[in-house]
Amino acid sequence: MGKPLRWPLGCDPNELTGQTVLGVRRRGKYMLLDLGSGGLLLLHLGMSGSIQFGQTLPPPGVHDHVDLNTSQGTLRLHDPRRFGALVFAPSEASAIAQKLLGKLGVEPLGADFNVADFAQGLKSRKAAIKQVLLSGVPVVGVGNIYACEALFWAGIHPTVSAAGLAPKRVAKLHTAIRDVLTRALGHGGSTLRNFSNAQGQNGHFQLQTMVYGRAAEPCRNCGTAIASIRQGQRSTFFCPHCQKP
DNA sequence: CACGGATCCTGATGGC
DNA sequence: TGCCATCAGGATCCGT
Repeated sequence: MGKPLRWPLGCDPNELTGQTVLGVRRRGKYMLLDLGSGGLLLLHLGMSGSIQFGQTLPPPGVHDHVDLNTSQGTLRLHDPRRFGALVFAPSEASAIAQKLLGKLGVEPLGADFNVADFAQGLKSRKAAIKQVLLSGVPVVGVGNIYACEALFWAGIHPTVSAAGLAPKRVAKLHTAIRDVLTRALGHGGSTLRNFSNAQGQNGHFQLQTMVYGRAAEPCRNCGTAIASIRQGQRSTFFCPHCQKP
């Protein structure tokens, strides 16, 4: 099928034949399929990827790159931009698995994401808090939309240094990250254009963002025009009045 | 170790 | 209508 993704699979596809998928986990934005051999498949959707699962799927299109056929149905990986990846790792301890997963921060909705460790993790980061949130360390899972939204709810200006945040503000940000992600999950996730879940349904969190994608529109809290800047080649949206340096 | 910039790729969009 | 520039949900790599 389609063109290669971000990285090669890392094994002969025939080696996957007959393997059992014991279960599916997630780490950061990687999906992990545990195989009976002890190996695992790491699946990442990048920016434009999506998966589809079904008994009978339509013939693959140009951007359908992988069909993983199982006794339960076919898992299809669709990714126009090909920033995504499907990588085989012989074990979780293998070099490739460690390279991709080894340095990831804690899960934002897990018990390990506590204020004390979060504050400690930010202390060594002089960079802008927005960029630190995107970096996957000390916490994973916070993408561009949620970084912008969480900073709004915490009242924190995106350009301030992570290391310089007062403890009280770190605590507020910690709460905001969990709240924003929890709410977004409740709404089925975000979408700009063509995000969809494995059943083809769209998320609709974008319809209620406070700042993301709202440049020049009035802040839903104070009416001030939402500002848009670029940080590390990414767009940042914030309210100049509600978010303090 | 940490930072900032470049980079991978295609599609949608808007200006001329 | 066509052409071109810009921008997009991510994260790695490399030079400093």
